[in-house]
Formats: sequence, structure tokens, C-alpha cells
Amino acid sequence: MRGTSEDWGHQPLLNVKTNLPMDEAVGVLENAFRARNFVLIIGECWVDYDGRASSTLEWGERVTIFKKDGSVLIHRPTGYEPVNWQPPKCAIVVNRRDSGILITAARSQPREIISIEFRNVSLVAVGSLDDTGDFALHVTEAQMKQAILIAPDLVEAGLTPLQQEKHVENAGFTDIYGEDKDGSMVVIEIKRNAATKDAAIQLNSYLDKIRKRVNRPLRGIIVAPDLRKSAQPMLQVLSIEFVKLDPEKCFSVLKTQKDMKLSQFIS
Amino acid sequence: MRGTSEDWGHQPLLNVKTNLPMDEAVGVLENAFRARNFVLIIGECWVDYDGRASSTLEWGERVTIFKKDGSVLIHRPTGYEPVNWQPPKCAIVVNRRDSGILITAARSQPREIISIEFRNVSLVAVGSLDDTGDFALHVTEAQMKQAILIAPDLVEAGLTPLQQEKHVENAGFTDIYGEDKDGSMVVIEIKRNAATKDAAIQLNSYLDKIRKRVNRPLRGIIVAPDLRKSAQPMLQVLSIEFVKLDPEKCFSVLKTQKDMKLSQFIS
DNA sequence: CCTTCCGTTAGGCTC
DNA sequence: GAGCCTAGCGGAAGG
Repeated sequence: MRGTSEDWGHQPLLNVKTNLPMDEAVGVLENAFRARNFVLIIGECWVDYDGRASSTLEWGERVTIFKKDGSVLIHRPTGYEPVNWQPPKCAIVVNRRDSGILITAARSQPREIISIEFRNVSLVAVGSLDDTGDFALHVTEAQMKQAILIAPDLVEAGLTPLQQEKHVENAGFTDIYGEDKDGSMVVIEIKRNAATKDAAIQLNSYLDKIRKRVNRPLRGIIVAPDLRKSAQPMLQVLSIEFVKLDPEKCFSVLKTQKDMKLSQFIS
Repeated sequence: MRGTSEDWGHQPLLNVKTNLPMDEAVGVLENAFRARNFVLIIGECWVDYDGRASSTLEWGERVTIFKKDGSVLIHRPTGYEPVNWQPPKCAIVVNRRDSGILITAARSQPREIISIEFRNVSLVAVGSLDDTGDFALHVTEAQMKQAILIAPDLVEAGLTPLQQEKHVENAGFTDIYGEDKDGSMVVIEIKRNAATKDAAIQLNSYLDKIRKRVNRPLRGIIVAPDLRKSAQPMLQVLSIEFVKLDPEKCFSVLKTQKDMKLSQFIS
């Protein structure tokens, strides 16, 4: 069990204080910022921002978060977005003021500063968050591939994927091969982002390997949501084709598939 | 002084619990969500998101915030942006699970759902935040316009703004029109940020409309703090001029103006 | 309800 | 490091 309001071992992982007198709060905060800890404050504050634009936020109760990477978030009781914020790499300074506590978070490039004055602090939580969990946003190249295998029309009418899994040798990209409606062999390289000329070069070297072993008409197609302008000439030169395919389209195919699977069980 | 961990009157404004057993935590949360309270949880969680895309976030300690308007934020220990989130108007449901607590936040349009499973809770804070303070963002396009109307020299010497408020038809941008020192008609488009080629296109279509009705020399000027490199050729082609104007300069003009107004009352 | 465009956009990726 | 573009963009304004 993680430590919370009690010290636990030498370094408490999360130290929570309520109704802390200002003087003590300042000490806690100074230590926390010096140690680059995570800091969360709920309290009544006034916020000034100056930089690309400038703003003033008058007294009110908000949640303020200072992360160890120097990012700052100030949240009002409603709304998805922070009312004021600062991206990572800010320098944070705490000062005792007659009226309360003044915290400034400054960055350069662009030069911007937020100053937060607290005149009342309900909750201070300082410590560290242990978070190494993987984050994965799906609709990856793998999912794009899966979508194309389900609905080859996404690439072109009459396409028949042949494959599976087997490559001449791992070419370092997500691909499909198959036959088009005329019986030509087709190799598809999938990119989740706008395709660069590198993609074309990669696909071409793959095609070369195949040409050495197989003697039949061969087409190379890059499938991606977009084609980087600079890649255009390379495609020309290598006679590689480009097909635009948005991840959302893939997602909807996969979702439909999923829904169909579900409906089998539900029916 | 605001209530914190102690009940204060009938309804505690902020109720902070650390090391709460899961069963009690569920009760606290259910009540809080029913009352549409503000809820903040620091604890170890797993997050699944499904909607326009989908994502999985494996176990780790995060800060999770549920606001009274139904918005949800999940923050990792680094980064300005939430790793997962939900905009306002979500339906939030709490369930006890063997392993912990499952909270789902769902919305339709688009249909999206986040489910957060906690297997460990370090801190639960529920209550309400009293925040009616005014938020003012200074130096908007409207303010830049105002500054130029006060001090047309900001754009060029001899400029005389003509109008007010009247447009050929709303072209969707902040503008001024007037005459230059030679009597040519001038249309100014103001951008608060670096002007893109879209700005030029927009201004040009506006100029075209005017040219159809008026037959006299006409100049188009984009006023902005910067010009996006990619917009340069478009300006060339459309014969649109660019004048650099920093928001700070506008701000100081407005400030001077304000000071003068004030001084009238003070003198 | 839709589209279009702005943002203290932030963040990622190419050049 | 600078320029350019995307985003689960969100949000506002206009139609």
C-alpha cells in the first residue's frame, strides 16, 4: 500500500495536507519543487499570464497541478481545458507573500510567465507518481493492415490479398501482398502517417528482391493517409503508386467487423 | 475559512480522504457523482478508451479529475496534456469490482466511452469549488483593431480609417477599411497570429467583392505579428501587402488610451 | 444542427 | 533547431 498522509520510509510517495497554515505550506512547496516532485494544490487563487497573449483570472477556487517536468495546469470547476497552463520545462519559484503564497512558472521560447497567488489553500498534495504503464493508441499500421485484409476495396477494386506473414525478408514495414484484378502481383506498404520518400525507397528495395526471384508483372503501392509532397518525384521515378487511406476509414471497417462479431453472439 | 477534511455545516465544501478502503471509497464517489460534485482521485488505474479512436493505458498512478459538468481528465506525472479525457456532458457511473473500482464516463455524439479501473486509491477529494472569478484574455483581434483605429500609424503613416462596423458582408475576419494618404481605398485584415495563406485568400475574396461594386484603386493589407513563410507566394500573386504588428504594441496603445481616460477622472 | 475557423493551440516529424 | 502539419484536437461563431 502506498504511503499517503503518513510518512512511509524515508521519502513519502504522496504527502497530503489539509488546512495547512500558509507558512508551513510554503515550506512544503519549496521542498517539493526543489525535489521536482509532483504538486497538487486546491485553493483560492488569482492568476496572471503574460506571453504570446496575456490574461487575468480573478479570485476563485481551482485545482492547480505542477508536474515534475515543469508543466503547470490550472483548472476551474468546469470545462475540459485548463483556464491557464504552462507546457513542460518551466522554472517554478515559490514566494511567501503577506497575503499568501505566490508561485511563478516561467519559460522562455516563447517567453511566457504565469503567476499564481494563493490566499487560501484547502489541500496540498506533494510526492511522486509511479507511472510506467504503456499507453497505446490503436488504429496502428497493424490495424490498417487488418482493415485492408477485411476490405481490400479500401485500396482498389478487384484486389485479392494473398499473403500471410511471409516475407522475402523482414523489410521493416507493414505490408500486404496479393494480386490485382488482372493477375499482376501487388505489394502494398502501409504508413499510418503521411508517406515520405523513404517509404518509397524502402518499398522499392523490397520490390527489387522480389523481382530477382519472380518474373511476372509487379506493382508497388503505398497506402497512407497522405503523401508528403517531397515524396512525389521519388514515386514517379520508381513507378510506385500511391493510394490515400484514412485511419478513420480503417477504424470504421474494423468497428463494423467487431459489431458483426458481436451480433453473432447476440442474435 | 473553507471546510476541508472536516465537515463544516451541512455540506462539506471539500472532503479529503486518504487511504480509504475500496468499499468506503465507492460510497463516497457514488454520492459525489450523484450530487454532481467535483471529484479528484489520485491512484493506480487502468484506462480504456473507445470512440473515434481507441486506446489502452496500463497500470500506473495518475491524477483523475471529474468535474461537475461531466468532463473527465486523466493526467500522468508528465506532460501538459491529459493522456485520456472526456469533454463536458458525460454520464458517469461507478461500480465496485472485485479488484477495485470501475468508473465509466460515456458520451454520445460522438459515441465515446472511457473506463477507468482503480486497483489502489491514495487520495479522494470530493466537494465543490467556488469559482466565480472573471477571466479576461487580453489583446484579441478585436483589441488589435481598436488599437489601429486609435493609432492608424501602427499600420502606415497617413492612413485614415473610414468606417465603422459596416461590411460589404461578413467575410469572417477582423477588418478595417479606410483611405491611404493618396486617396486609395485600403482594406486591412487583422490576424492575431502569424498570417497564413488562408488569410490572403480570405482577404482577396473580400477585395474581389468590393471590386465588383467599386471602381477605384484598392489595396489589401494583412496586419499580423508575423507572416507564415508559406503565405509569401500567395501575397505576391494576389498583390496583397503585409504589415508586421505585434500585439504588445497594440496593448501599449490601448493601455495608454486607458490611462488617458482614467486621468480625466483622476485629475 | 451543420460547417468553418481559431487557439497562449501542443506535439510530432521532416528538413 | 526551425518550419510545417496533425489532432480522439476542443471550442466558438456563423449559417
